[in-house]
Amino acid sequence: MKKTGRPVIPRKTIYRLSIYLRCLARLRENSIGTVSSEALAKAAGVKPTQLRKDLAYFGTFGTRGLGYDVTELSQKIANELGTSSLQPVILVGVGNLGMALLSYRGFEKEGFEIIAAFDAAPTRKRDKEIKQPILSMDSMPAFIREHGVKMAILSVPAAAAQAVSNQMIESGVTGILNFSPIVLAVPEDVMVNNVNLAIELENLSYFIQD
Amino acid sequence: MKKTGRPVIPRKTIYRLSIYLRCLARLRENSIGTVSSEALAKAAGVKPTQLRKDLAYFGTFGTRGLGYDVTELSQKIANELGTSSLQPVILVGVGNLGMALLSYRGFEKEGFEIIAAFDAAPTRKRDKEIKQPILSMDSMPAFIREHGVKMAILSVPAAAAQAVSNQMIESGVTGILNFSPIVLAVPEDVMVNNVNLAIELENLSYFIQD
DNA sequence: AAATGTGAAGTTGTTCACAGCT
DNA sequence: AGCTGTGAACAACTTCACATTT
Repeated sequence: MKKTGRPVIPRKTIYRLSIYLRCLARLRENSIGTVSSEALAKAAGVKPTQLRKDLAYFGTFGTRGLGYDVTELSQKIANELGTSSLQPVILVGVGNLGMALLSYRGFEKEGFEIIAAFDAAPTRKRDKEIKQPILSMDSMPAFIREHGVKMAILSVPAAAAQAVSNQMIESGVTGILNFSPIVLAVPEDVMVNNVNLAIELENLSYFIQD
Repeated sequence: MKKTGRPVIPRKTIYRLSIYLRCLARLRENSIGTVSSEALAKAAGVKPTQLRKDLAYFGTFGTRGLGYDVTELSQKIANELGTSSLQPVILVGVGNLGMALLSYRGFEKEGFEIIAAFDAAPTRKRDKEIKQPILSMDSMPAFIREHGVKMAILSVPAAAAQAVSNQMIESGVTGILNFSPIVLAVPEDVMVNNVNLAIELENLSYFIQD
């Protein structure tokens, strides 16, 4: 599972592999055992050739004339994505969005568990019960180290984002899912995925002009 | 403001324009009047040449030897993105995530207002007070037509997503910000932006393997 | 016959290098 | 002198066409 030595798979391909995995899961639920690249591609919203090229980056799993075994392909993709091993995740910044993400069921379904949350005001009254503990920011570095946390969801206000990010990285985090609307400056061995909801809407508004 | 007749600007450029706009806003807050492509690019996390190429798609705004006027460039970009006119938005699916999005301040700050929410169980007890009305699904089509709504945020469960999407489109929606984890089938004049939080995490977990 | 796997062609997006203003 | 604007080179990604396998 080392990055080193294996062919570099484009980011976009990795992203689509996740989509394929979800489509395959639905096929399995419907007890469908085999699928062609054409059918799977259609479900995933891509062209059949692209699906095949994506898979070709890390192996050949199909049977010519027949298609792909749904279960086998699921496993191969999951294995490639490294999702097979459950990753512990922390969430920092328990505001509106942070609360919602804590109660969002979509993560655990995919093998991620948010094991703890951190906030500058951990005891502040919140509208909702959640199962994860909300801890103080002071305790974050030790927690990250003790639990070997590599991934964090960052949902603090813009003004705090860079400082919190620095602190997390120093303690051992190497992957950040960043919901704050600023571009984080990080060392190059740290990966940041930005999710900016306002930009997504703005983007949409541009393309619907007719 | 017609799409027709103006040079096609790549999606990625449009996305980056939104980022530039936010960086410029911060510069303005700090009373900085002029900025070079190098400085702005750094703030936005891109290369200076890319910034200049992005701007070149719709005009030339800089002064050689000096840089860009912060206020002027902000206006030009905002104008190009069409954000100058406030867009009414509806949200469909008031679960955990939907609730959070309704209370999320980031949208209105950027000129979007969620004017109403719709849910299959509009009167279900919710933990939190929100200012938008939660209406029944039945009333959605008429509401869309009456208010000329073009953009919708879709946060219903996967099983309902396609059906709800069809209904919205039929009533006049042409842009969907889709949080449900399926690929929507839509006519080609309808724009869909997908935000899949589980995929973002999965993607991150892939790239942090070392 | 049906569907995969893949080299080659095509397309799109990024970076370079430098000419041209101020 | 400094910094933008842009054609040309480059790199990345997508699609095509078809040989290959079951």
